[in-house]
Amino acid sequence: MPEAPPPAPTGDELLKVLSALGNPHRMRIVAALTESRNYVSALARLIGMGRPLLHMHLQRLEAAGLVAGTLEVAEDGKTVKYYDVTPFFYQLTPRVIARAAATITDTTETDRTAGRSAKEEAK
Amino acid sequence: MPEAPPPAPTGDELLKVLSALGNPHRMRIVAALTESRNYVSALARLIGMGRPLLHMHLQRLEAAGLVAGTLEVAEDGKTVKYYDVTPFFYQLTPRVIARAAATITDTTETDRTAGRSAKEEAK
DNA sequence: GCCACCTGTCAAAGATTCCTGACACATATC
DNA sequence: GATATGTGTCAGGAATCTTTGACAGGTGGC
Repeated sequence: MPEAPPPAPTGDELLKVLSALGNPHRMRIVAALTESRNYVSALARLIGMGRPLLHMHLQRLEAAGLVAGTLEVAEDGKTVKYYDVTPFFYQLTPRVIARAAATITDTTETDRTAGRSAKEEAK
Repeated sequence: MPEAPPPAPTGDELLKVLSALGNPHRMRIVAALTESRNYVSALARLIGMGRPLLHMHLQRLEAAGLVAGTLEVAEDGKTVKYYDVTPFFYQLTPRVIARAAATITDTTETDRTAGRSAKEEAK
Protein backbone atom coordinates (compact mmCIF):
# COMPACT_ATOMS: atom_id res chain seq x y z
CA MET A 1 0.00 0.00 0.00
CA PRO A 2 1.21 3.53 -0.72
CA GLU A 3 2.39 5.86 1.99
CA ALA A 4 -0.07 8.26 3.55
CA PRO A 5 -0.33 11.42 1.42
CA PRO A 6 0.63 14.86 2.79
CA PRO A 7 -2.15 15.61 5.28
CA ALA A 8 -2.30 19.37 4.73
CA PRO A 9 -3.43 20.39 8.22
CA THR A 10 -6.00 23.09 8.78
CA GLY A 11 -4.93 26.42 10.14
CA ASP A 12 -6.52 25.89 13.50
CA GLU A 13 -5.04 22.45 13.88
CA LEU A 14 -1.55 23.53 12.96
CA LEU A 15 -1.90 26.54 15.18
CA LYS A 16 -2.74 24.40 18.18
CA VAL A 17 0.12 22.02 17.46
CA LEU A 18 2.71 24.74 17.01
CA SER A 19 1.72 26.76 20.02
CA ALA A 20 1.58 23.58 22.08
CA LEU A 21 5.06 22.51 21.04
CA GLY A 22 6.48 25.99 21.26
CA ASN A 23 7.14 25.78 24.96
CA PRO A 24 10.19 24.31 26.66
CA HIS A 25 8.23 22.45 29.31
CA ARG A 26 5.84 20.88 26.90
CA MET A 27 8.72 19.92 24.67
CA ARG A 28 10.37 18.17 27.57
CA ILE A 29 7.12 16.46 28.45
CA VAL A 30 6.81 15.07 24.94
CA ALA A 31 10.44 14.02 25.14
CA ALA A 32 9.92 12.20 28.42
CA LEU A 33 6.81 10.45 27.16
CA THR A 34 8.57 9.48 23.94
CA GLU A 35 11.02 7.47 25.99
CA SER A 36 8.29 5.72 27.89
CA ARG A 37 4.67 6.20 28.78
CA ASN A 38 4.06 7.33 32.30
CA TYR A 39 1.40 8.54 34.67
CA VAL A 40 0.98 12.09 35.86
CA SER A 41 2.44 11.99 39.35
CA ALA A 42 5.49 9.98 38.33
CA LEU A 43 6.07 12.24 35.36
CA ALA A 44 5.80 15.27 37.60
CA ARG A 45 8.52 13.91 39.87
CA LEU A 46 10.62 12.90 36.88
CA ILE A 47 10.81 16.30 35.28
CA GLY A 48 10.46 18.20 38.53
CA MET A 49 7.30 20.22 38.21
CA GLY A 50 4.10 20.63 40.17
CA ARG A 51 1.15 18.39 39.40
CA PRO A 52 -1.30 21.20 38.67
CA LEU A 53 1.12 22.68 36.18
CA LEU A 54 1.89 19.39 34.52
CA HIS A 55 -1.80 18.64 34.36
CA MET A 56 -2.43 21.86 32.47
CA HIS A 57 0.40 21.30 30.03
CA LEU A 58 -0.76 17.78 29.35
CA GLN A 59 -4.20 19.07 28.55
CA ARG A 60 -2.80 21.54 26.09
CA LEU A 61 -0.81 18.80 24.40
CA GLU A 62 -3.77 16.47 24.38
CA ALA A 63 -5.99 19.17 22.90
CA ALA A 64 -3.48 19.47 20.09
CA GLY A 65 -3.60 15.73 19.60
CA LEU A 66 0.04 15.20 20.44
CA VAL A 67 -0.44 12.96 23.45
CA ALA A 68 -3.28 10.81 24.72
CA GLY A 69 -4.22 9.99 28.28
CA THR A 70 -6.00 6.91 29.57
CA LEU A 71 -7.34 6.33 33.00
CA GLU A 72 -6.26 2.85 33.97
CA VAL A 73 -6.64 0.70 37.06
CA ALA A 74 -3.42 -0.87 38.29
CA GLU A 75 -3.22 -4.38 39.72
CA ASP A 76 -3.62 -3.13 43.24
CA GLY A 77 -6.77 -1.22 42.36
CA LYS A 78 -5.20 2.21 42.30
CA THR A 79 -6.55 4.46 39.58
CA VAL A 80 -3.75 5.87 37.47
CA LYS A 81 -3.75 8.07 34.40
CA TYR A 82 -1.21 7.10 31.81
CA TYR A 83 -0.13 9.30 28.96
CA ASP A 84 1.30 8.23 25.61
CA VAL A 85 2.65 10.31 22.76
CA THR A 86 0.68 10.15 19.56
CA PRO A 87 2.88 9.27 16.55
CA PHE A 88 2.35 12.65 14.93
CA PHE A 89 4.11 13.94 11.85
CA TYR A 90 4.03 17.47 10.48
CA GLN A 91 6.09 19.16 7.83
CA LEU A 92 6.79 22.84 8.11
CA THR A 93 7.43 24.75 4.91
CA PRO A 94 6.32 28.15 3.65
CA ARG A 95 3.74 26.50 1.42
CA VAL A 96 2.23 24.46 4.20
CA ILE A 97 1.98 27.54 6.36
CA ALA A 98 0.45 29.54 3.53
CA ARG A 99 -2.17 26.91 2.89
CA ALA A 100 -2.99 26.54 6.56
CA ALA A 101 -3.18 30.29 7.11
CA ALA A 102 -6.04 30.47 4.65
CA THR A 103 -8.20 28.28 6.86
CA ILE A 104 -7.93 30.03 10.17
CA THR A 105 -11.22 30.67 11.91
CA ASP A 106 -10.89 34.02 13.57
CA THR A 107 -10.42 32.96 17.15
CA THR A 108 -11.81 36.30 18.18
CA GLU A 109 -15.48 35.93 18.89
CA THR A 110 -15.77 32.22 18.25
CA ASP A 111 -17.36 29.35 20.14
CA ARG A 112 -17.79 31.06 23.43
CA THR A 113 -20.22 28.71 25.08
CA ALA A 114 -19.40 25.80 22.78
CA GLY A 115 -22.42 23.74 21.90
CA ARG A 116 -24.89 26.55 21.30
CA SER A 117 -27.02 26.65 18.16
CA ALA A 118 -24.58 29.12 16.66
CA LYS A 119 -26.90 32.06 16.50
CA GLU A 120 -24.52 34.88 17.28
CA GLU A 121 -24.15 36.57 13.93
CA ALA A 122 -26.32 39.41 15.15
CA LYS A 123 -23.31 41.48 15.98
CA MET B 1 24.44 14.67 -5.23
CA PRO B 2 22.41 13.22 -2.36
CA GLU B 3 19.65 15.15 -0.65
CA ALA B 4 20.46 17.23 2.39
CA PRO B 5 20.56 15.01 5.51
CA PRO B 6 18.04 15.39 8.36
CA PRO B 7 19.06 18.72 9.98
CA ALA B 8 18.14 17.82 13.57
CA PRO B 9 17.51 21.34 14.89
CA THR B 10 18.66 22.40 18.33
CA GLY B 11 16.09 22.90 21.05
CA ASP B 12 16.44 26.64 21.12
CA GLU B 13 16.17 26.93 17.39
CA LEU B 14 13.10 24.74 17.12
CA LEU B 15 11.59 26.55 20.05
CA LYS B 16 11.97 29.89 18.34
CA VAL B 17 10.54 28.55 15.10
CA LEU B 18 7.55 26.92 16.70
CA SER B 19 6.61 29.81 18.94
CA ALA B 20 7.08 32.17 16.01
CA LEU B 21 4.81 30.16 13.75
CA GLY B 22 2.31 29.42 16.50
CA ASN B 23 0.48 32.69 16.03
CA PRO B 24 -2.31 33.46 13.57
CA HIS B 25 -0.93 36.82 12.56
CA ARG B 26 2.55 35.59 11.92
CA MET B 27 1.17 32.65 10.00
CA ARG B 28 -0.70 35.04 7.78
CA ILE B 29 2.39 37.17 7.35
CA VAL B 30 4.39 34.18 6.16
CA ALA B 31 1.51 33.28 3.87
CA ALA B 32 1.42 36.75 2.36
CA LEU B 33 5.16 36.84 1.85
CA THR B 34 5.11 33.39 0.31
CA GLU B 35 2.92 34.72 -2.45
CA SER B 36 5.22 37.64 -3.07
CA ARG B 37 7.88 39.61 -1.31
CA ASN B 38 6.78 42.95 -0.02
CA TYR B 39 7.85 45.89 2.05
CA VAL B 40 6.61 46.68 5.51
CA SER B 41 4.13 49.49 4.91
CA ALA B 42 2.50 47.79 1.93
CA LEU B 43 2.27 44.52 3.83
CA ALA B 44 0.71 46.31 6.74
CA ARG B 45 -2.03 47.70 4.52
CA LEU B 46 -2.45 44.35 2.78
CA ILE B 47 -3.19 42.36 5.90
CA GLY B 48 -4.67 45.27 7.80
CA MET B 49 -2.50 45.75 10.84
CA GLY B 50 -0.54 48.60 12.36
CA ARG B 51 3.05 49.12 11.33
CA PRO B 52 4.49 48.91 14.84
CA LEU B 53 2.76 45.59 15.33
CA LEU B 54 3.81 44.18 11.99
CA HIS B 55 7.31 45.34 12.64
CA MET B 56 7.42 43.40 15.86
CA HIS B 57 6.04 40.23 14.31
CA LEU B 58 8.49 40.45 11.44
CA GLN B 59 11.33 40.70 13.89
CA ARG B 60 10.15 37.60 15.68
CA LEU B 61 9.95 35.74 12.37
CA GLU B 62 13.34 37.00 11.29
CA ALA B 63 14.88 36.03 14.62
CA ALA B 64 13.60 32.53 14.00
CA GLY B 65 15.16 32.59 10.55
CA LEU B 66 11.86 32.22 8.74
CA VAL B 67 11.96 35.48 6.83
CA ALA B 68 14.70 37.88 5.85
CA GLY B 69 14.53 41.62 5.40
CA THR B 70 16.68 43.80 3.19
CA LEU B 71 16.80 47.52 3.13
CA GLU B 72 16.71 48.57 -0.49
CA VAL B 73 16.65 51.86 -2.31
CA ALA B 74 13.91 52.14 -4.91
CA GLU B 75 14.38 53.91 -8.26
CA ASP B 76 13.04 57.15 -6.90
CA GLY B 77 15.48 57.12 -4.04
CA LYS B 78 12.98 56.05 -1.35
CA THR B 79 14.41 53.66 1.19
CA VAL B 80 12.24 50.59 1.45
CA LYS B 81 12.58 47.43 3.48
CA TYR B 82 11.62 44.29 1.64
CA TYR B 83 10.95 40.97 3.30
CA ASP B 84 11.25 37.52 1.78
CA VAL B 85 10.41 34.14 3.23
CA THR B 86 13.31 31.82 3.82
CA PRO B 87 12.79 28.40 2.21
CA PHE B 88 12.69 26.64 5.56
CA PHE B 89 11.83 23.02 6.13
CA TYR B 90 11.19 21.32 9.46
CA GLN B 91 9.79 17.91 10.30
CA LEU B 92 7.83 17.50 13.49
CA THR B 93 7.79 14.07 15.06
CA PRO B 94 8.06 12.83 18.64
CA ARG B 95 11.67 11.82 18.03
CA VAL B 96 12.66 15.18 16.65
CA ILE B 97 11.07 16.89 19.61
CA ALA B 98 12.74 14.53 22.04
CA ARG B 99 16.15 15.14 20.53
CA ALA B 100 15.66 18.88 20.48
CA ALA B 101 14.36 18.98 24.03
CA ALA B 102 17.67 17.62 25.23
CA THR B 103 19.50 20.70 23.98
CA ILE B 104 17.47 23.46 25.51
CA THR B 105 19.48 26.12 27.28
CA ASP B 106 17.47 27.07 30.30
CA THR B 107 16.12 30.41 29.21
CA THR B 108 15.83 31.31 32.87
CA GLU B 109 18.92 33.17 33.94
CA THR B 110 20.58 33.41 30.54
CA ASP B 111 22.16 36.25 28.63
CA ARG B 112 20.75 39.08 30.64
CA THR B 113 23.15 41.75 29.55
CA ALA B 114 24.34 39.81 26.54
CA GLY B 115 28.01 40.26 25.90
CA ARG B 116 29.35 39.79 29.43
CA SER B 117 32.26 37.50 30.13
CA ALA B 118 29.92 34.82 31.35
CA LYS B 119 31.00 34.80 34.96
CA GLU B 120 27.72 34.00 36.63
CA GLU B 121 28.19 30.40 37.66
CA ALA B 122 28.59 31.49 41.27
CA LYS B 123 24.98 30.79 41.99
C1' DG C 1 -8.70 5.42 62.05
C1' DC C 2 -4.50 7.06 59.86
C1' DC C 3 -0.99 7.32 56.36
C1' DA C 4 0.58 7.04 51.60
C1' DC C 5 -0.42 7.34 47.01
C1' DC C 6 -3.36 8.53 43.16
C1' DT C 7 -6.76 11.81 40.76
C1' DG C 8 -8.76 16.30 39.77
C1' DT C 9 -10.00 21.58 40.22
C1' DC C 10 -9.85 26.48 41.86
C1' DA C 11 -8.35 31.15 42.69
C1' DA C 12 -4.89 34.50 42.82
C1' DA C 13 -0.38 36.04 41.77
C1' DG C 14 3.56 36.61 38.19
C1' DA C 15 5.40 36.92 33.60
C1' DT C 16 4.85 37.43 28.76
C1' DT C 17 2.98 38.60 24.82
C1' DC C 18 0.21 41.56 22.06
C1' DC C 19 -1.41 45.96 20.54
C1' DT C 20 -1.96 51.04 19.98
C1' DG C 21 -0.92 55.93 19.58
C1' DA C 22 2.74 59.21 19.39
C1' DC C 23 7.14 60.44 18.22
C1' DA C 24 11.59 61.21 15.35
C1' DC C 25 13.84 60.99 10.94
C1' DA C 26 14.59 60.48 6.00
C1' DT C 27 13.37 61.56 0.60
C1' DA C 28 10.43 63.08 -3.41
C1' DT C 29 6.83 66.01 -5.17
C1' DC C 30 3.87 70.16 -5.33
C1' DG D 1 7.62 75.02 3.28
C1' DA D 2 3.82 71.63 3.31
C1' DT D 3 2.40 66.99 2.12
C1' DA D 4 2.82 62.13 1.26
C1' DT D 5 5.41 57.89 1.74
C1' DG D 6 8.92 55.36 3.61
C1' DT D 7 11.81 53.88 8.01
C1' DG D 8 12.26 52.91 13.03
C1' DT D 9 11.36 53.17 18.29
C1' DC D 10 9.15 53.93 22.80
C1' DA D 11 5.83 53.88 26.68
C1' DG D 12 1.75 52.08 28.62
C1' DG D 13 -2.29 49.34 28.88
C1' DA D 14 -4.90 45.08 27.52
C1' DA D 15 -5.04 40.35 27.01
C1' DT D 16 -2.85 35.74 27.74
C1' DC D 17 -0.02 32.43 29.41
C1' DT D 18 2.45 30.31 33.47
C1' DT D 19 2.88 28.97 38.02
C1' DT D 20 1.80 27.97 42.79
C1' DG D 21 -0.61 26.56 47.01
C1' DA D 22 -4.78 24.73 48.90
C1' DC D 23 -8.55 21.92 48.58
C1' DA D 24 -11.67 17.74 47.65
C1' DG D 25 -12.08 13.39 46.62
C1' DG D 26 -10.63 8.13 45.72
C1' DT D 27 -8.16 3.22 47.12
C1' DG D 28 -4.91 0.09 49.73
C1' DG D 29 -2.32 -1.30 53.77
C1' DC D 30 -0.87 -0.97 58.78
